[in-house]
Amino acid sequence: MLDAGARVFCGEGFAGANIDLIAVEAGVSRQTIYNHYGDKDKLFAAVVGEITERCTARAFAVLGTFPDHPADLEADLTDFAIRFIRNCVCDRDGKFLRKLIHMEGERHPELFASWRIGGPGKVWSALAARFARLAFAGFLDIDDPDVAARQFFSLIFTDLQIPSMFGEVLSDEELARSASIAVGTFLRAYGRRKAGAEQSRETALRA
Amino acid sequence: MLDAGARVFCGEGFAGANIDLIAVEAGVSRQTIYNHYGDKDKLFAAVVGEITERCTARAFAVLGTFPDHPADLEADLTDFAIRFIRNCVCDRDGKFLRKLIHMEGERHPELFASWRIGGPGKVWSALAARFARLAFAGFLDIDDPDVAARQFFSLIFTDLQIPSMFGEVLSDEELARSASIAVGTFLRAYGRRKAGAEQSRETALRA
DNA sequence: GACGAATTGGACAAGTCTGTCTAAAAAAAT
DNA sequence: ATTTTTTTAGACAGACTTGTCCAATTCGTC
Repeated sequence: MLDAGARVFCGEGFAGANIDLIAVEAGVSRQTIYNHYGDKDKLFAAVVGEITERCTARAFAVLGTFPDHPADLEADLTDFAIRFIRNCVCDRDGKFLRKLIHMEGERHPELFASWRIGGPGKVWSALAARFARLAFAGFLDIDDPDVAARQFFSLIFTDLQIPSMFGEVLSDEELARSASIAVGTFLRAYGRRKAGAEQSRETALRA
Repeated sequence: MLDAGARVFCGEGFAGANIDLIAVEAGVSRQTIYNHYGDKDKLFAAVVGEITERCTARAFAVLGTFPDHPADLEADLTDFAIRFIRNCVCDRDGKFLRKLIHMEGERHPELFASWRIGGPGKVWSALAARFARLAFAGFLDIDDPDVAARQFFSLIFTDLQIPSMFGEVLSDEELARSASIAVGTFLRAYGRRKAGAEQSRETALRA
């Protein structure tokens, strides 16, 4: 029911969404929707709330797989990036949420306020904590972990943003290549570079 | 007229946009709109075309101010980033276009096809050429200029994406700080690192 | 001033959508 | 098996939009 709402709202926008269509897609009668949610606005709010919740839950689940003790830093970070993109950013909920925010974020910012503080706010700060730990353990050289976390996310999303806007499906290969390039650059910026010997080893490995 | 269309389409989405409202905002009668553009779809196409054209034109204008012979690489790149963001990404047209693509890109991809090849396609490849020149001149250490160009854009947009989605206006200070952080990371990844002496000079400057 | 073209305001039909109402049917609970 | 709750199908009023038509008016130009 909320699922059908998400599909239709996302496809047609709030104004263009047709409650009859949502009812059909959900396999219930229109009246049932009105019984449950009252009116279109409340249904929309419920849809946004549901997706927000699922999205942040999933993001934290994936955060739990962060490589705190990496064997191969670059490979492990790349795998993590792929998991994150697949499950939180380019999955259906992630696309829905991004699109809904773009469409209605300016008109109904209050609907997305909880996403803003509970989503990016908390996820990035949690990711920053993981990066800080890696830096402390000597795997990375980071000044500001919060900045690094935001940039990590931005880099791994670089080449997927435009295809995602047009609803194109991304193959595993594209995704892996994109993640690998992004992590490569991330490590060029934040890879350990302190001691001379250590650095040359790093550089050799990277090349 | 197209301007009023842009405002309304962008605010309400294609389905929610009201032609009467566009007419009022444009200061003409509804009939005049129908005389000029035929119907709602054609008006929308005209609006998208207009904005696309203005956007890419501006992007190339700003590209002309790229620091080919930088006195202070970091400062010059930061200024360039600020110009680019201000005039091409966070200006009214840029925001409109991004929003329209998110809202209607999946339903009417053909409308944005010319943007896709003429906009990001050409702009990034032109930006890549500039970076390649900087690398050739010894200012940067870049493997793939196209990747560097895309990542440069991605980095300078990192902290502005979310505020921009909610229609928030960005102060010059926020913008400058964001650009400075982004260029700092970009140079950590792509700054010259070949010769030992040269590199230490770079590192000293950067610190 | 006069003439042709463009613009205007308003009326209009046809269609869509929301939200309500009702009586019948189905499901759940006792 | 009976009662209570929920769901369903359909009709319906009210509102809103699009796109068309038309007579009156304004504008630009000669």
